[in-house]
Amino acid sequence: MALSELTQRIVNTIRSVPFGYVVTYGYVARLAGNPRAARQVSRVLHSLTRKEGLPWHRVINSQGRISLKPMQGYEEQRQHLENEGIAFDASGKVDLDRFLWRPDEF
DNA sequence: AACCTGACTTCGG
DNA sequence: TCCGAAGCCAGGT
Repeated sequence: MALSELTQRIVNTIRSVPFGYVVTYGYVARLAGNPRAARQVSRVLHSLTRKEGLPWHRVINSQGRISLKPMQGYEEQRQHLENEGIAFDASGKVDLDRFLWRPDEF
């Protein structure tokens, strides 16, 4: 079945996040055209990561934290990010002022 | 078509 | 900082 315009744009957006940077669900939604589609972003990650070869680990929540729960991907995602040079503070938070990817257009 | 669901976000208290 | 409630989106049933 055909993906909705929004879903397609979300996929493209996630795919363009460069190595060493992160984006938040809501931010991706905004870049894709609908600021309120954050939940759709998580859905996309859930269902299209493999098929589209998305850098899923670069998407975290608005607080700069990893949304996955321990033993359900948290460790793996954190490892991926640290491998790209992204730092976590003592409370497991990423400094978005420093690592959030900001496209030129925004 | 109605109802449920989720790797979300924002707002209050 | 932590928690609950409400708002939102599209795909699956």
